[in-house]
Amino acid sequence: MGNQKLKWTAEEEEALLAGVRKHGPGKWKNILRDPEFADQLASRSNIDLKDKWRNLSVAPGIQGSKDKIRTPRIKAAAFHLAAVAAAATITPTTSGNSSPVATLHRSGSSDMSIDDSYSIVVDAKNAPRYDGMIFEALSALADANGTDVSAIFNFIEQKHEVPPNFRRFLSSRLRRLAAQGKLEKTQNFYKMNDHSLGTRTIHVARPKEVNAKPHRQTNSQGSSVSHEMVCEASITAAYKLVEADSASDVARLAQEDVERMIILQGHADEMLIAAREMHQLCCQGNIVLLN
DNA sequence: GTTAGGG
DNA sequence: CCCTAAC
Repeated sequence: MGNQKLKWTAEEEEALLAGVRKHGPGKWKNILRDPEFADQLASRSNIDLKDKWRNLSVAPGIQGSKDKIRTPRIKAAAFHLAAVAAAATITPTTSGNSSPVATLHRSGSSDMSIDDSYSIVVDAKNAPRYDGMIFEALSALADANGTDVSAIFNFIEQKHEVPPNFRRFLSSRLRRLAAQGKLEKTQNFYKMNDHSLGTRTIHVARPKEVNAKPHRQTNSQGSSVSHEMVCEASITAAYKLVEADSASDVARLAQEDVERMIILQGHADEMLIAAREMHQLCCQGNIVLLN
């Protein structure tokens, strides 16, 4: 008779958020069943998770009613990271965005009873996007002797929005591409080779303001609904991160995410496979700008 | 058995 | 949180 009106602890909220990030919103029972979150949410039912998620989703929405979202200044860095990560993604109506967290763990075992495709979708699109910018820069600069990191950085940094420590990421990525033979490196200068263009050109079109009409097809309504939920959840997650009071924590999180991204870039081929799966999933009812 | 939504 | 219609 006592466990009623239990206030949600920070640990529980965190577990819920992580669970949604992994399984997607609406998979309350799966989250609850996942041993990763089972203990934190031991005293919560699937319906409780749903209610809590609904509350979290409404909280940041009490903004100006009709005005745009108040840009939280400092936290713009974190928000920006999320936006960049979301750059090439589904664009349903007006609410297109992505989760700020990247946690790609792809287990080859197919005996997993729970569906992990959600987290794959969130993460897989980072590598191709930056590769595209790199190739774009090299193509535009087109120096026969090659281009050094700084020049590449300057080009991308002006043409696109870049994360705080993009410079560091760029160096790492360039080395990787050179090691894979997708770029040619001499001294500290990089340039494209036949392999860069000939193979699977990972060119990602920028959504910009692609006002993708709902384009709902009668035969694929099930999947489109699912994606709406995904987007809503992502927005909520992004807001929650942005709304966090401690700016330092937010900055640290953003930093960590970038580090994760750098690591993830190493497995370009796996990422490509994941990207293909993402495409398969998303193009059923929504538009995906991925080539 | 689960989930979304209203109470 | 509980209740309930809908899947």
